[in-house]
Amino acid sequence: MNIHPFSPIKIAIVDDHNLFRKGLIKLINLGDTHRRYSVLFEAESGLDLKEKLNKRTIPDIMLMDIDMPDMDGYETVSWLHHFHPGIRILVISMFENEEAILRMLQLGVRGYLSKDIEVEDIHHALEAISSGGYYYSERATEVRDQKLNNSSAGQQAQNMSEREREFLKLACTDMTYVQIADVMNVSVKTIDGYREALFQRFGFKNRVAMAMYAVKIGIYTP
Amino acid sequence: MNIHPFSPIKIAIVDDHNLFRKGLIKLINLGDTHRRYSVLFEAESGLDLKEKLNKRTIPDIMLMDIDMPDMDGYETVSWLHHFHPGIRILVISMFENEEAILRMLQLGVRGYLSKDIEVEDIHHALEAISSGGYYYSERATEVRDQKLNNSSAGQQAQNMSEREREFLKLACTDMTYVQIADVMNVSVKTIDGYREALFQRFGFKNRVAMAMYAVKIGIYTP
DNA sequence: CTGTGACCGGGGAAAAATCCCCTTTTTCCA
DNA sequence: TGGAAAAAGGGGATTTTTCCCCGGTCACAG
Repeated sequence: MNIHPFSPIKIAIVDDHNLFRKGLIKLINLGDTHRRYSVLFEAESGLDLKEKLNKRTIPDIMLMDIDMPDMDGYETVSWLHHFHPGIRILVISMFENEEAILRMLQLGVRGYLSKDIEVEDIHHALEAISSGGYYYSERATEVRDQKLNNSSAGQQAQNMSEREREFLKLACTDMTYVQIADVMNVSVKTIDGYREALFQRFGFKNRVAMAMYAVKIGIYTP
Repeated sequence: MNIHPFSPIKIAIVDDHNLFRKGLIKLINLGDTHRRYSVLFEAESGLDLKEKLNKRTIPDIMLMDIDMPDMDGYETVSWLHHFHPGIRILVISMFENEEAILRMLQLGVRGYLSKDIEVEDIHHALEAISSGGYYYSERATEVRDQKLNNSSAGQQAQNMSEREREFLKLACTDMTYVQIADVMNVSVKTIDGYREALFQRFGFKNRVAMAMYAVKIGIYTP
């Protein structure tokens, strides 16, 4: 059953919280009696990872958080796919919302797990991924399927344009729309257009609700 | 050096994330060669803890998160002080802001650590607390000292009244101030008073900034 | 070529939020 | 128990947000 009886699967962890990293290592080692997995190193952010990848063995699987300082999970995944396409990525995140899950799936990660995982979950995921497969949590599968079902239907796509994302970030600050328009170099009316589009698409009733959503999906960190 | 060579110090953990709990257990066991500590049980929230305390051995030290469903850290600490005054509490939280730290210190917890802890931190804290002392992280010490220095000075107290806290929570939703006034059973003008007071005290420029602060200090979770 | 959809922009009005100055009620402690 | 302070409420003006309806440009498919 074991594919690599003598060479363990090399794992690296990218997460800004020490406690999570240690927890993950513990979960990985628990029940891994055959020493099938070996955690090579840990990094605190995408930037940290970039440095560490240069002077260390390249891992097979990367466990990746989303919300991190310096360089977040999305950026890091994009970068890895470009410069280290061989590394398979398993996302482990607090975020269980559509936006985050879809973005990561679209980036082509091999798995998506919530941070509320049990020992079995992480082992199933690592097994699946190391043997060339995929492993999504229930919630991620649900989001993906729901998306597949009504991609052509009259469902509003959650997809945000780059400009809308930028606006959403700024709408979380104490700037007025006039100031935001100035920063983004568009008319206030265009800003109002972004706002209206997001309100419609997500059903927000006011700016506060919109800002809260931005926080929830990790676009803005207070 | 060891105070209880034969009876280990009994610990319980209250945190809504499995990964954190496992990470904590790992950190506690790492280097604990003399089996000085024994983790009795884990709970996912204050409510869960209340149930589990009834049918289990009472722990000596409780490791406590702040942001949890059902019953958050503040409530849980108050409850514990009332019904189990013998249990010493060590807070381990993501929040490093004044508000959270001060509230917990005022509630009389024995220690405050960030979630970015190393093995030594948790062991030092557990040692200090089990021998009757206190252990605060650098940040918590800093906040406490700063507070002591200018408690009588012209510094605006961060302290929020219960009503203000309630208002702040509701201001994070999509309710208008009229609706909030209705829910809180006061006049809109009173609500405007709460808002103005908070704006002045914390320097907010608009409702979004205020809501973001509420999220940062854990009063509201999006 | 024409239609369709997206993106950008505008006018104008209603609703909500913000600000400033003021009165009444309640609390509480010296 | 008198008086100060805090909490609650108010009038009214300005700014910002929100809404609705409109026109132009540009790319791209039919």
